[in-house]
Amino acid sequence: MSRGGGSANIAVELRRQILAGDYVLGERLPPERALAVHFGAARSTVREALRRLEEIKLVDRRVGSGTYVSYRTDEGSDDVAAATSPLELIEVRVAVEPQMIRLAVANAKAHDLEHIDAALSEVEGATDADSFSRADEAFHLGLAECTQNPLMIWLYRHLNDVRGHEQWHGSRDKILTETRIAEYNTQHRKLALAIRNRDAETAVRIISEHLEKARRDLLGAEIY
Amino acid sequence: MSRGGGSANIAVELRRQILAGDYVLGERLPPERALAVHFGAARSTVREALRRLEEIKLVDRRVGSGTYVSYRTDEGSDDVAAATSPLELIEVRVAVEPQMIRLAVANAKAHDLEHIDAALSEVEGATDADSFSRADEAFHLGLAECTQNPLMIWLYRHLNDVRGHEQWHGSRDKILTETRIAEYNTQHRKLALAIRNRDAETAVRIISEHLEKARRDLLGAEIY
DNA sequence: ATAATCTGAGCCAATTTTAAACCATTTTTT
DNA sequence: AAAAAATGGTTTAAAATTGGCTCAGATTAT
Repeated sequence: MSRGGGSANIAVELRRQILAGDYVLGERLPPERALAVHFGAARSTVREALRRLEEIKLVDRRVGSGTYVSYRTDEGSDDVAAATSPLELIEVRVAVEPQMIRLAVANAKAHDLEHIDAALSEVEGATDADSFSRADEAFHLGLAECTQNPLMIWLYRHLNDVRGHEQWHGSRDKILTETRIAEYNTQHRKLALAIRNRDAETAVRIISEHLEKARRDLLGAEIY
Repeated sequence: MSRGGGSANIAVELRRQILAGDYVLGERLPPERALAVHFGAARSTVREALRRLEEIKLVDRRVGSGTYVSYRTDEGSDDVAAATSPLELIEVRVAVEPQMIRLAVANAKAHDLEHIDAALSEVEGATDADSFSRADEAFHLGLAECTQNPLMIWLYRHLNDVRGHEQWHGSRDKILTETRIAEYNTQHRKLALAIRNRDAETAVRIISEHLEKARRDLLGAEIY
C-alpha cells in the first residue's frame, strides 16, 4: 500500500513551507505550472499535491486567480530578542541605565531599598554563570523599580527578556568567570550603597563603569 | 520588487511592513505609481492591493494627498500606556534619547538621513496638534532608526505607542500652541542638521534642550 | 501481469493584470 | 492669487495568467 510518491513529497514540502511561514496567510503560491518546473514534476502531479493541501484546508484555490494560503501562522512572536546582538543590548543599557539610576536615587522608597538588598544577597550568593545572570537581572530590575516609573519598569522587564534570550548562553560562560563575577558584585554593592546614601553622582558613575566593563568583557570574549 | 505574485502578495508584503512598523501610524506610503514601479506591477494591481489594506483598516487614502497608515501597533503596551503619566514618559525619554542621538550620529546612513529629512518636512508642514504629534513621533522614530540598533528601534516604537495613548489628547491642545510648535520645529531642524554634520555633542545638547523644553511646557500646562 | 501513478500536451473558462487616458482633489511652486 | 505638479479615483478593452479538465502513453510499485 504505497501512499503515492512524487505528489506526496511535494505536498509535504509545500506544507512544511506554509507551516514555517515561508508563505503566510493570504499569500499566493506560485502557479501550478511554475511549481511543476520547480519540483521537476508534471503539472498533474503538482495538482494532486495541491489537492491534498486543499483537503486539509491549508490552501484555497480559485480558478483564474491562483492558490492562496488559508492557514494562519503565529506571527506575533517576539523576534526583537533574536535580532539584537549582545553589543546592541549594551548600547541600549548604556542609554537607559545612568538616567534610570538618577531617578532611582531620587525616588527609591524604603521598601525598594530592602528589595535591592535582597537582590544583592541573591546575586552575591550566585556561583555559576546561569544563576548569576538571573540574579543580576533581578538586581537591575530592582533598580528600575526604584524609579517608581511604570514605563521604566516595563521597559527594563523587556530588556531582561532580551538578556535572557538563547543567543546569549553561548558566550556567557566565557565571559562570566569567577573573577569577573566578583568584580561585578563589588560594583553592585557600591551601587546599592550609593543609592541608599542618595548620592546620585556616585551612583551614575558606578553604573557607567559597570556597563563599560560589561562592554569590554563582551568585546574581549567575542575576539575568540 | 518582491515575489512576482500579484495584488495579493503585494498586499501581504505591505501589510507585513506596516505591522512590522516600517511605516508608522500616520506615515504616508509611497504614491501608487511609485509602488507600481517598486513592485514591478501595473498601477491598477497596486491599487487592488491597497484596496484590500484599506478594507481591513490598515491604511487610509486621500485623493490628491496620499495613502496613510491608520494602524497603530498597540499590542500589550496598552496597560503600560494607561499607567504612565506624561511626566513619566518624559523621564524615560530623557534617559533614552540623548544616548540614542549619539548612536544615531555615529551610525546614520544616507538612507536614514533622507528619511529624517522627509519626516522633518512632514512635521514642519503640520498645523494642528494632532498631525504635529503624529509627525513628531515619526521624526523621533526616524532618529531611532539611525542607530541601526533593532532593540533601540523596537524600544522607541513602544515609546511612541505610549505617546499616542488617549490619555494625552486632553492636555495636548493646551500644550501645543502654534508658538511652541514653531519652537519645536526649530529644534528639530537644528537636530537634523547636527546629525547630518556628524556633530554628536551639538546633537546631544539640542535633544536635551528639546526634552527639557517639553518637560517645562508640560509642567506649565498641568498647573491649570 | 496488474494496478496505480506519473507524464506531457492541449483546450476551456474564469480571473487578473496591463496600459492608457482622463478626472477631481490636494499639495507645492511661482 | 494663480499656475503647475502630484496624487488617488475611474473607466475601458485587450492581453496574460491561472486553475479545471481530459486523455493517451510511460513509468513504477506490488
